[in-house]
Amino acid sequence: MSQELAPRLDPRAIEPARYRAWHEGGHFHVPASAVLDEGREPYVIVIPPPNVTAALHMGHGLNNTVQDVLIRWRRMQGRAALWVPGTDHAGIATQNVVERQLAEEGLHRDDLGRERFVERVWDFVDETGQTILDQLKAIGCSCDWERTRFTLDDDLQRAVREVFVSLYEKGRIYRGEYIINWCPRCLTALSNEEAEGTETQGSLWHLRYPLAEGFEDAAQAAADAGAEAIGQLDDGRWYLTVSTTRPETMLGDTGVAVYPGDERYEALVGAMVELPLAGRTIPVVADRYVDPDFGSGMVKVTPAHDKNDFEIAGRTDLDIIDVMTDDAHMADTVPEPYRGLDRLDARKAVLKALEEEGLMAGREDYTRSVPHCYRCDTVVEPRLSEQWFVSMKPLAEPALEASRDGTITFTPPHWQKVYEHWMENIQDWCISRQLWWGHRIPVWYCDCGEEIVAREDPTACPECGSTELRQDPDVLDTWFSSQLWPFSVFGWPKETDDLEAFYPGHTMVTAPEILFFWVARMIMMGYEFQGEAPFTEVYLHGTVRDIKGRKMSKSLGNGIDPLKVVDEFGADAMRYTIISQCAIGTDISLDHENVESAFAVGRNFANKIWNAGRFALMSLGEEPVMTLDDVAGDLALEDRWILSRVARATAQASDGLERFRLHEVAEGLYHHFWGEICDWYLELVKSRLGGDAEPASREAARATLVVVLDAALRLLHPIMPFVTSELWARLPWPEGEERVDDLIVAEWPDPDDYPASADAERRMGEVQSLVVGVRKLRKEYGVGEGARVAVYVTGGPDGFSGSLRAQAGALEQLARIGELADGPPSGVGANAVLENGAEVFVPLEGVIDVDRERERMRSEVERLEGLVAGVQKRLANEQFVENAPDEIVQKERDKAAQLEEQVGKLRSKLQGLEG
RNA sequence: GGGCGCUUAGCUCAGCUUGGUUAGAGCACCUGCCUUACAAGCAGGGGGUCGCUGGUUCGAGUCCAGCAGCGCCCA
Repeated sequence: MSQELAPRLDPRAIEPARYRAWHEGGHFHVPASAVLDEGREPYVIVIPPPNVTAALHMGHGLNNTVQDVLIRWRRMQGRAALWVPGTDHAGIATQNVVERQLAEEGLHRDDLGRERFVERVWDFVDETGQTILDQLKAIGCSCDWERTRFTLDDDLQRAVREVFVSLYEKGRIYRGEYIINWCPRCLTALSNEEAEGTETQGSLWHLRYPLAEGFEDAAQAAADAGAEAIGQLDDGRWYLTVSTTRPETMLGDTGVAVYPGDERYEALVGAMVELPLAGRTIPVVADRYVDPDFGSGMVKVTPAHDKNDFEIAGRTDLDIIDVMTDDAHMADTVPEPYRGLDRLDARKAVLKALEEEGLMAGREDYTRSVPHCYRCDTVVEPRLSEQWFVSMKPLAEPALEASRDGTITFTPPHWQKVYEHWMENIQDWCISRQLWWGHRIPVWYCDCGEEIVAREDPTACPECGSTELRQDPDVLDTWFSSQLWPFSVFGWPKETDDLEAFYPGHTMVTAPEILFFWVARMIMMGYEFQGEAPFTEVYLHGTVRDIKGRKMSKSLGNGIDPLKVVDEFGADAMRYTIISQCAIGTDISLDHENVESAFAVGRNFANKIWNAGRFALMSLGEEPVMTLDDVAGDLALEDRWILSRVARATAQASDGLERFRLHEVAEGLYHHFWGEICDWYLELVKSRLGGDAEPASREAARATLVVVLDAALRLLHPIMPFVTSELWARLPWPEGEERVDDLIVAEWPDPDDYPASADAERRMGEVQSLVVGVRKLRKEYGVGEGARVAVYVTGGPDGFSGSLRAQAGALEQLARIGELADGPPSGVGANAVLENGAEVFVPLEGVIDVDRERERMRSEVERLEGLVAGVQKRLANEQFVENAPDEIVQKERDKAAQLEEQVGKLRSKLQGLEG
């Protein structure tokens, strides 16, 4: 069993084999029968499906490590823990990738035609679509690979079809012509969420629109009423001033609007304006959208190119003139000189022409939010277009209520407000995309005007019988299928066992960026089609950033490849490093320029675990070990102490996991393993594990060590699955004690299984402070590490010197204390007083510098006196004694007594030295 | 313009929900050690007026208000 282990952990030598063993052992797979027949309580996570074209980056590393930690923990708790993996077809992103490939061959998708293009994408996906999932295996993800899904699988297509038709039948999907966000590069509509605003420095231009002949009286009246946006040109014509950030759109203006009842402009409502450059006249209208206090209180209206203007036009009957092509060039609806110009060139041309005509009133700097395509970053064009929409308000109601009544909780909690605010102001969702890759919209049109929305592809028009049906050419927004993921992965709309067993799920682990895109919509769909939320806990983790706080990204070149990290330092090292930074609401920052230092914590810890395990396994040897019950009578102080610490570590880990405080779990276990097990317990039991140790003591130590190591490896397994499993597999086990075949399914520890002992913790604490105190004194006087010293201990609580004596071996081991003597010391030496009042003296004749010792003790006295003064001040305050809770006051009194005793003894020692 | 969050050691961050230990961790730094598990280690050490100003309280890193700086979301 305990063949020689390498003195250094070599992750490459253990991780792949371990993963294969788990997989082949069937530990990742959970059948529905586990829940339906065996009655095990399910715990379900569905993966945020990565894009099928994606390669694993650090963001995935974080997201999936968190999920794996939670799944492994719940699996150990005995839950039917299911983690469903899969990928998303990612409409625009994937289509873009394949289009780029085609471009390298000098081809455009139109050259292939729709059918061949889609085939080509499928070829690509078939070839590379599994890549990212395979990469997840390298970081240890324990997904149920038998359930891998793809959002374009037949079953999932059926789910999309069912949802579309069903929502259509309920009147929640409709088609109409509205202003939508249009990406002129991707040539498709986008949802509001997909058009990301970026603060941009721009200009606000003020333009003069001459009034048509015959409205001079109205102009005069307005001017008399105090309208500042009105004046006269050199030729005597009156003009109105309007402001815009996008002058090129003026060619599509069909009106000028003022606030209804705005006294300044009342006379002008109904007047006609000569639209410059365009050779059209347009009316002045009144509409409540206009803010009379903003700017001049008068706005130009371009209904085909602005959402608000479109709504004004609807209310005031203005014409709608589309002046741009789908690729954001000026259309044939504008005068000849501007036709075909790109929108930015058109802007320059328009400004120049207005300048020349004396119609430019000025320009000022203006910062505004410009929407960009979230996939290609092109500036999005608001555009009038006929698209399919989902009416969201009714769907949002239960999803909003679920947050308000606590059915769904958010971690960190402040996202709850963000979510509710979005839900309260929800807008209809444009779901059609002018792409070829995706779920085709299940609507067919007949020449007779009939619109057929059907679950099965129709062969003939139900109205006129025609077989000449045209299916809508568009596909659905990718998120339309992703939003069904929590139930579509289980076969819905079929009523499957999986669905019954695993819906609803439990925890959604993702990034805040897709709270609206995805999380909110999943919740709405869960209520609409299942009657309940798809999960109850939403855990939103941070973003992975580089050392400068910038988000890691391909374009910045500041990313870290998780697979390289795994290759160099191991998956355990990467996982621990990530999780140890995973405090609630905090981003993860990693130094991309010094990857070794970035992952040093994890690598060092994994290696420490390995070496402690290696040492323990070698020391334990091959002989049978006893149970803790067998050796109960022989347990030493350090045994009882470490068992008590195990109980505490176990309780803390469980509590932290329950509350998603992964960073606390990681750090707590680190401290338990390294600071308690390695630094103290292993050092203390070394001598007892040797062949010449007293047998009963040796067996007690061996039994305890096995229990302690077993617990630690179990607790650490969710975070660092590989090194823990490797060691656990080699751990000797008491005969007859049940043992599962792999740590991955070992039971999660229960604190009640380990005897807590306040007495052992207190007494061990005293031993530790003696050891640390003596080490400090030795260090202070440069007593070599190998040299033994005698230590005199006086005073302290009852039994203190007794328990020290029982630890003689340990004291020798830990602080090279060769001789432990009672009673008053004699001669020259170093002095200290422990917190428990015990006086410590280390005779250091010949080594010690008496002046230095005095100085050292004086500063220690000073430090303690400062503390005493603080406590005394508090106790002298009557208000404090009166108002503070008794236990707090008592605590302060105890503290004062303890500090005073300490400082008193130290001071008298000091006097002795000085006298 | 509206909303949210952050500011604690050289760096990255815990601690604040529920006010009361001598404010912690990792990394980095300094000193001494290749001590038979581990130099990816061991032992010891330095380093913080908890952004600023007020308030509440017997007591504030923690609660409240204002200010400053930084960041995010929405329009």
